[in-house]
Amino acid sequence: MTTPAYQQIKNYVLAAIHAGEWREGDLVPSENELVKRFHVARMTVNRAIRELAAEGVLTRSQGAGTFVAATKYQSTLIEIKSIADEIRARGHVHSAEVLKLQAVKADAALAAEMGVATGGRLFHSLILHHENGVPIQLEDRWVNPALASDYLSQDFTVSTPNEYLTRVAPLSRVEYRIEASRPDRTARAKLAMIRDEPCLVLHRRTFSASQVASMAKLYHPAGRYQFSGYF
Amino acid sequence: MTTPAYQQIKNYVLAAIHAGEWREGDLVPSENELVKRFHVARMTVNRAIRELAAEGVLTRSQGAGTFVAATKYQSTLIEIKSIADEIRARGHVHSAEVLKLQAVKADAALAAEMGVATGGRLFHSLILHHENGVPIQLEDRWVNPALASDYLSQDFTVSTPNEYLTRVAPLSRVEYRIEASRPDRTARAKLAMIRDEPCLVLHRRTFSASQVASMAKLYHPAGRYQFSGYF
DNA sequence: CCGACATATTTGTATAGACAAGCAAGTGAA
DNA sequence: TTCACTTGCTTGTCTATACAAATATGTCGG
Repeated sequence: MTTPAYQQIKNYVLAAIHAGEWREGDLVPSENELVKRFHVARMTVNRAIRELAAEGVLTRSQGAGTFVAATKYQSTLIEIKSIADEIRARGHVHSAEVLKLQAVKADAALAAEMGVATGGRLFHSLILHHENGVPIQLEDRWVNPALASDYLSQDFTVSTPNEYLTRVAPLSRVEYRIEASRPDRTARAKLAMIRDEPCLVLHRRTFSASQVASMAKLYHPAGRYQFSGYF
Repeated sequence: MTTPAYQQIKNYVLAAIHAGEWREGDLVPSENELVKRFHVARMTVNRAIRELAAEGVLTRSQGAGTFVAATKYQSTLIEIKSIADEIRARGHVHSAEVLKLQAVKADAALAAEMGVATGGRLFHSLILHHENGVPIQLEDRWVNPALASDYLSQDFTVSTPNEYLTRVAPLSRVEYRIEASRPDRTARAKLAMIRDEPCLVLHRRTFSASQVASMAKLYHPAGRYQFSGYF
C-alpha cells in the first residue's frame, strides 16, 4: 500500500520542521517549488500545505508565501472527561449513589451565581460516584429548572446528570476552575478520606442559550484521583 | 465579497445539522447529489465535506457514504499557560528567585522517570515565582543535560526554564498530572502557606525526540492559585 | 530620495475529467 | 437457503488548467 502523494508531502514538511531544518517563521518553499520537487500537480501540493495550515503547523499569506507557524503558545491542554466515561474507559465499574435530589430556594449567593432571583426555585442534587465500589467523586450540583424541568424525575444511578443535561440543554459555554481545598465534613465522610487529606475540586458552570444551566462542584480525594493525560 | 462555494456548502451542512434536520448517524447526501444541488464540480463538494470530516463533524466511509458524526465527547478542555505569561497577562509583575541550580546524580527513581542511567548526571533547579512580590509557584525541575547542555548557565530571573527549554529542545510530547497534596516543609515555607493549606500541584514531563527532556513539579498554594478558564 | 505604477510571484478557488478502492445490494448457481 | 459473483454507488486521490486576489519588488519619473 502506497501512501498518497499529498501525505508524503505533509510528512516531508513535518519532518523538516521537526528536524529543525525549517524554523519558526521561516519561509516554506512555494507551491510551484514543491510541484517541481515532487513532480505532482499543484492541487496536490496545495492540499498538503492547506491541511498543514488548517492544523496550525503553517501559516499562509496570499501573495507573500507560506511560513512555519509560531510554536503553539506554550501551554498544556488538559481534557477532563465525565467521571462515568473515564471509569468505564479504564474497564472499571461505575456506580452512583443519589444522596440528595430536591428543589430548594436559592439564597443570595447561589441566586447570583445561577442568574436567578433570590429565593427562586433551583434543583439541587448530591451524587456520590464510585469506581469499583470505592468512592471517587462527590458531585454537588445546582440546576436551573427553566432549562431542565424534569431534572428531579431522572434516575441518576443509570445516566449521569452530565449526560442528561447535555441532552436537554445543549451547552454554549463552560466556565471551569480547578482548586485544591480541604473538604468539608460531608465530603470527607462520604469520600472516606483519611485525616488531613486534601481535596481536588473542579468547579464547572455551564451555560445554555446565555442562561446558566447548571453549576457543579466535583470533589475528589487527593490520594485517589488526579487529572492526567498527555498530548 | 462573495463566500467561496466550498464554504457555502460547509455552511449548508452545518446549518442542517444544527437545525436537527440531519441527526447523529444520518446519511448525508452523496457528493454527486450535492454536485447536482449546488451546480459545482465534485472537487468543490469534496473539499467541503472532507474539511467537515477533518473537523469531526462528519465521518466518511469509502463505498458506504458520509454520516453525521457522533456528538463530541463530553469533555472539558483546560489550558494551562506558563506562569510568567499568565501573570503578565493579568498586568501584574512577575519575578523569579533561583533557589537552586546545579548538577546532581540521579537516584534510581529519578533516573527511571528521566530515562537516564542510575547515577547519571541531571540538572536540577528550584525556582520560586512571585506575582507582585507574592510567592505563587514553586518550580522544582529536573533537566536532561543531553538536550540542554548549557542549562546551568542560564539566568532564570530573566527568562523562565520553560522558555529556554522550548527554544533548545522542541517538545514532541507532554505528559501532565494535576493533583492536590499536602506540601512538604520547603514548599510550605517558600510559598508562605498557612497551616494545613493544601497544595495544587502540576506535574509535567516533556519529551523531545522521544527522550525525556525535562520533568517539573509546580507547587501552588491552594488559597492563592487555581487553574481556571472557559470556552 | 520618494512616490506611483507596472510586473512577477504566490496563494485561493474552481473546473472537468479520470481511475482506484471499498461497500452494499442484487443476481444467479449450487 | 446459502454462498459466490457481479454491478453500481460512493469516497479517495490525482491531473492539468484557469482565473482571481494579495503581496513583494523593481522601475521610472519627479
